[in-house]
Amino acid sequence: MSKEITSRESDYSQWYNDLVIKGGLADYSAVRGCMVIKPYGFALWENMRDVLDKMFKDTGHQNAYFPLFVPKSLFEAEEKNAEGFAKECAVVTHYRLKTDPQSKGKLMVDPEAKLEEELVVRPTSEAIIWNTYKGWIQSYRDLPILVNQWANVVRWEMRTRLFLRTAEFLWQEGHTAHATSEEAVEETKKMLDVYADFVENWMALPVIKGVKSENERFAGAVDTYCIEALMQDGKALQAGTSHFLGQNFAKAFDVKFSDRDNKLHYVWATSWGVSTRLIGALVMAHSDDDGLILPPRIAPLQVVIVPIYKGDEQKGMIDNKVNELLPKLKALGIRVKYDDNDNSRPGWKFAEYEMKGVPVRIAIGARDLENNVVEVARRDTKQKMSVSMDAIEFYVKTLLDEIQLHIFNKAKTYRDEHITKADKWDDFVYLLDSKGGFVSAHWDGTAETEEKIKELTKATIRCIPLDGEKENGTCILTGKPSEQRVLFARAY
RNA sequence: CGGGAAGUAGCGCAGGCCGGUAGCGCACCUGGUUUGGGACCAGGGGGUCGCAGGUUCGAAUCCUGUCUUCCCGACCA
Repeated sequence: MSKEITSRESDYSQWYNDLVIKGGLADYSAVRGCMVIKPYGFALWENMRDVLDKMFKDTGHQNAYFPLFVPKSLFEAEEKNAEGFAKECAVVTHYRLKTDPQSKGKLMVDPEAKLEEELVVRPTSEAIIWNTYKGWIQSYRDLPILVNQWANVVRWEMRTRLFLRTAEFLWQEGHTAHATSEEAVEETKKMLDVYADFVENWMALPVIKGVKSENERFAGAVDTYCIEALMQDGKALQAGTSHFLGQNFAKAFDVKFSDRDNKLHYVWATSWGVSTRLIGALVMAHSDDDGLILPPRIAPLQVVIVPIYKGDEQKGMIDNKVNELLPKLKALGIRVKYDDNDNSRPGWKFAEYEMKGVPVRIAIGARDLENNVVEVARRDTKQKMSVSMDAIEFYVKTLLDEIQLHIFNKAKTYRDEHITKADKWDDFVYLLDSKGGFVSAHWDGTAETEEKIKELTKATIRCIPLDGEKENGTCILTGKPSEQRVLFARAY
């Protein structure tokens, strides 16, 4: 019967799990910490991927593919990066199994087949890529290199959550090489803008662009830029990162180029990525207690048509009408499905497609045919409207745009209302405990203070906003002088 | 990795203390009536009780181990 969804109020975590599972996005698997992305969830990822891929290509990037395995000696070359990821690496030590003489029908790792050098399953690909770039780069004429790869990576997390933190996840990682620092920094910021554009305009998630503090910076980066989003429970979520890597990897892998004057220089680097985690952000930011709410621009299915009929005669008449309508909708690029499956009744379908977050539902019954109208229901507001059948396709097209905008504005209003300034420690703590969201406060710029604040409140610096105004003030904890507010929040 | 909870039909659960041939609701199959917010009647099929050992004449039930999931912590995108 009912696939009941836990309400946000009663258990936010369970609500999230229910949406992912019952919305048909993903399943748990037999592998610890790993999930199965189901067709509906993967269709969503494919839509996201296609849009991003085009954006990358429009900004001059090409796709390539590098190995899943990284020899340990390469992995450890850039020390800070290696240290940062060491605790969560899966490692391949053997290359063969054999039948277990002790236990019939079972296999065991063949102790004879130990690898000379262990292979690290990539948690990220800087090492293998910079080892490769060494062979690609000799002259300034070889630069820049603008490469992206779509791949899976593995990070052996202690505690996993569907989409938000799984041991294996899908992402893209861009890795670029440049002749100058300025050019690399420009690339880093450009890709951050691409992410912000994508996440806001396609996923309808408002984000704040910023720079990470030293504590939160990517291991091996000089600067980490990020986009931060806010979830409905008031916790922040890092939606994408873009790193200026300086010459750290070039030095670790000895990648130099000769300039016009035949002088050797180390290459400047960037890397940037977004992952399937964005799907988790999407779910948590927009959805309600009835199920998912997907923004039309990336929803696998934008419109579902449900017939309501008594008897074959009515069904036939509705079929005819729908068969006229479908090509008109498709001609406008609308992803539409006619669900005339007779196994479930209309009410069941209504609930099911609401759970799956389909933006628009059209119901057509005999009464509608008589009046030349259809019932159009929008998922985001749950409003139902009776709309003339004439030019309905343009009405739907416009409505999809309106829904996209409404979802974004709603999330933005919530986000804006949850950025609060705090100038006293007591207010700071109270805001985090009661209201949640981002707390904008002064910070003395030291890692020790950030660490201390994290210990006391569980809040971290999400970012130093790029568009933040300079403003003299005093650190929320230590009272030392500060020139700019930073955003604190509890985070996923 | 520490603390708590759970795993029995596709899904949700009961049974377990007190061992004796496994049950309910939904879903599914057949037929019929239905269809504007999760339909109804009648008949029917489906489970090595997570997995592996052990105790016992006999284990879903008792014991040991192990795997997976959830929640809370520490770690992280």
